[in-house]
Amino acid sequence: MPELPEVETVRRGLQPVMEGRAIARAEIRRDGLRRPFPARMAERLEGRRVERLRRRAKYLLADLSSGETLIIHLGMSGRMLIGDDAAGTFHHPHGVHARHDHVVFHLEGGARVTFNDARRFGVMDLAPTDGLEEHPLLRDLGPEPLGNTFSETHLASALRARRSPLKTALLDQRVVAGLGNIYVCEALHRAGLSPHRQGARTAPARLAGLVPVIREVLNEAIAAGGSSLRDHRQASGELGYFQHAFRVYGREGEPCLTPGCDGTIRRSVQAGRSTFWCPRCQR
DNA sequence: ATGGGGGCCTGCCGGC
DNA sequence: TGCCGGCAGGCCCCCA
Repeated sequence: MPELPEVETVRRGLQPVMEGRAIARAEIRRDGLRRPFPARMAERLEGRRVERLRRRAKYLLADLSSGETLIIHLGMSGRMLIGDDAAGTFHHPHGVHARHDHVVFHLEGGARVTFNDARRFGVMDLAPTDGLEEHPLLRDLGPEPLGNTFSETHLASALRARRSPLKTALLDQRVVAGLGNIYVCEALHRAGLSPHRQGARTAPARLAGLVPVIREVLNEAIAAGGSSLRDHRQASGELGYFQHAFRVYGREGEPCLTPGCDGTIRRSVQAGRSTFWCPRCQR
């Protein structure tokens, strides 16, 4: 599911429920996901207060009162859903688990947050908050696309040395951290840049134009609660609705929506992933 | 050394 | 109706 806008949407939904509350009990219902859970995960969570719920790229980061941070990645199909132990709200009653509910956080005060992930491509880890940026999962990440350090200068220098096309370069989390298949396709279309163009052979002025476009797409998607194709749910369980604003993603064979363009959206495959683009207005 | 392909999982959809 | 192939918001490892 989740690229930056989906993860940020989930973070915003969880924040009022988790921040300032202790995890009374952590129910770990399997050994791990894409990789094993950290040793003694439940004990290291229980009784700890969540001081702050942050996001870095596609990772949720819960800083705990123990001095450790819980790192969560939602993979392709991960969800974090809010329920309530007393009321037994959300899609199943108290004490009953839906298929693929792998971890349940029971918070002080009765709120419950369930991590559900059908494909189990998600990840959880615990590491000291101090020096967290050196964690192997985080240390190679490029700048936040919505942050100050993401600029045309950065993009130009990151792309200069590589041979790869713009599409695959922007999917590389070391170049910019948080974009995925949907938002790379959408941003390149809005910028009028071909996904097949070599990053190193893109005029600086055109790269410069890409920076605000990436920010614009991400901000619009966050405002819409993310994109729900099949798996993404907000923490409340609601759908996001940015998928209705897609201009290229999933629109193969349909007309290009760029004003004045009479092109047809095409699908091709790059690095094993679908690319949607308009050969007419993306050069 | 970079880039691409395969693998990890399950679910869903369309075609036969 | 049922089965099979293809495809899916990610990422890591391995090989050229």
